[in-house]
Amino acid sequence: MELSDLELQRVEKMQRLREANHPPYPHRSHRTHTTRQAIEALEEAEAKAIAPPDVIVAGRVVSARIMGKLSFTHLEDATGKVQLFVRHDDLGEIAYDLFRKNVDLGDFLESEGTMMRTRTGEISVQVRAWRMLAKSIAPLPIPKEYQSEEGDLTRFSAFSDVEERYRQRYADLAVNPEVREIFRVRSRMTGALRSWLDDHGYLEVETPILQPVYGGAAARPFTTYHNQLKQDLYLRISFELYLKRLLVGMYERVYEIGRDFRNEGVSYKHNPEFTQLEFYCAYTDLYGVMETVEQMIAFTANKTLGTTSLTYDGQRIDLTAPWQRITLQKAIQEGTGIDYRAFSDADALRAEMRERGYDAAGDANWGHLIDNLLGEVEPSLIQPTFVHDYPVEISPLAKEKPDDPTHVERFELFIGGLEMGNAFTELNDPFEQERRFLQQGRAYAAGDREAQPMDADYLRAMKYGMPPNGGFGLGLDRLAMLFTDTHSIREVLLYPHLRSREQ
RNA sequence: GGGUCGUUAGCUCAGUCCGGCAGAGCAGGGGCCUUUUAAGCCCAGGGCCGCAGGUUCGAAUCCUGCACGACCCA
Repeated sequence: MELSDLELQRVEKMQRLREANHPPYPHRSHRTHTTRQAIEALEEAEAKAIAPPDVIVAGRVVSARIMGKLSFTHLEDATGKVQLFVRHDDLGEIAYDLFRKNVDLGDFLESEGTMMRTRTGEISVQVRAWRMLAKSIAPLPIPKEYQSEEGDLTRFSAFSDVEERYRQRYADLAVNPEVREIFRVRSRMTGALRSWLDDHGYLEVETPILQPVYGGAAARPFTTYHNQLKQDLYLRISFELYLKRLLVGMYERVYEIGRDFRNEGVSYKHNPEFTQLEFYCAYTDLYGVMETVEQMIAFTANKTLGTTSLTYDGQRIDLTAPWQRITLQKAIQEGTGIDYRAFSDADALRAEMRERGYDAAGDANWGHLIDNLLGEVEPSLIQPTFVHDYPVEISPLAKEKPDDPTHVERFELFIGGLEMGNAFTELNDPFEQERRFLQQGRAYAAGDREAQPMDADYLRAMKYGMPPNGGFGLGLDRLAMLFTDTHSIREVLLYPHLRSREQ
């Protein structure tokens, strides 16, 4: 192990501790109270006017004010912090000096003592004995903090280098409590979604991640290979086709929360692997799904944040149902002035877009151009909005509108200027589904690398009969961004993908 | 893929325009310090200036390439 000068100094301290019969990495802690419990125990004793409690607290040293015969440090654990009041006269010469000279910021310690208040009133542990629990060798970038009279917390030189925070997420979490909070919110959010679905008759299932045929979304997959079976496999780009097969199998409501993998660019809203929630519900349609989604997300916001009203990027967002509904045609027309329906082939639409000053790649097909136009509108869709009625060409798994076979019953959900989800009245006519796959095959042959391959087994399932149903997919990373008011998907991924860096 | 910006001590950053001994605060080390809380005071340390080339008497600084990242665009 290569050690820096600062690390070597800590190794020396570790050795001094070992020699003084203070093992630097003992097997067990004897904690009796979390820091919060210790503080509450003193408050309770004071209220009852009884003797202050004895405690053993354990945690990480996050501040130290070391003096000649009396020192103060703060110990942090998952519940908060408590100050240690470490006095020469309470510990004796040897233990006090050992503490003073060999304890560093970042060390895990436990301290045994009696709860007290200092002269300034801060609840503290008056330490009688202390033990190292784990010596910290690498110096953690623990910032100094200053709390004003009003309680505002100022942190100085906090660990903030974005790249290093992601590459060393453990250090980021260790020193930035607000980062820890992001993932607590995310966990509550996922739990709330799951509990809502469980309470509404949905069965949680798990479907293959390694798939011989990928599908269910417009995206390029990652490919891999099974050595023994000598078989190419794809990492899934969606759960859709496997979940809908389960409706053939007589489950009426199913959902899955898991990872999708898409071989595309990374951006503030794209990571190569990301977490998706998909559910499918028999005997409902797109409009039923809209109501379900409104309820589910409002419930989740309440459960996670205690409110359906939140701030994202400085804007108030109200998740109370019902949400706005607007057709794709109208949304694009209002946002860009272009009625895409008036331009029925790629060349005509491209010409109109360029006429109005929008970029339109020469090799983009009609569907991609419409995606580009929607991309222009997306940032303005702040309040929750269902954009519905999509062209059939870009929706090969959705059922056409009864009065307009050029369009399908599909919505995309936008909140806070981010695309959150995608839903259809699911296509369940195997003959029509086959035609759509064939059309996708022609698109692929014409150069659309995101077109979906034929899935013969899926068609076979559908031939047995699939009940009419509505389905929905929700990007949980983006919902977590919304709930935590963060503006990069990497802030809500514990380990976002970063390019490798040679050592 | 393109553009702009960034990479200097463990952390946060000056210094780069206009080339001339590598800087600060915090952290760390030694000393003083029995109610501190960005503790204080004194002293002495700490660098592959992202990497590789080039220009120059001389490069953290100018030029080229590369790596990684951020933001914007596709």
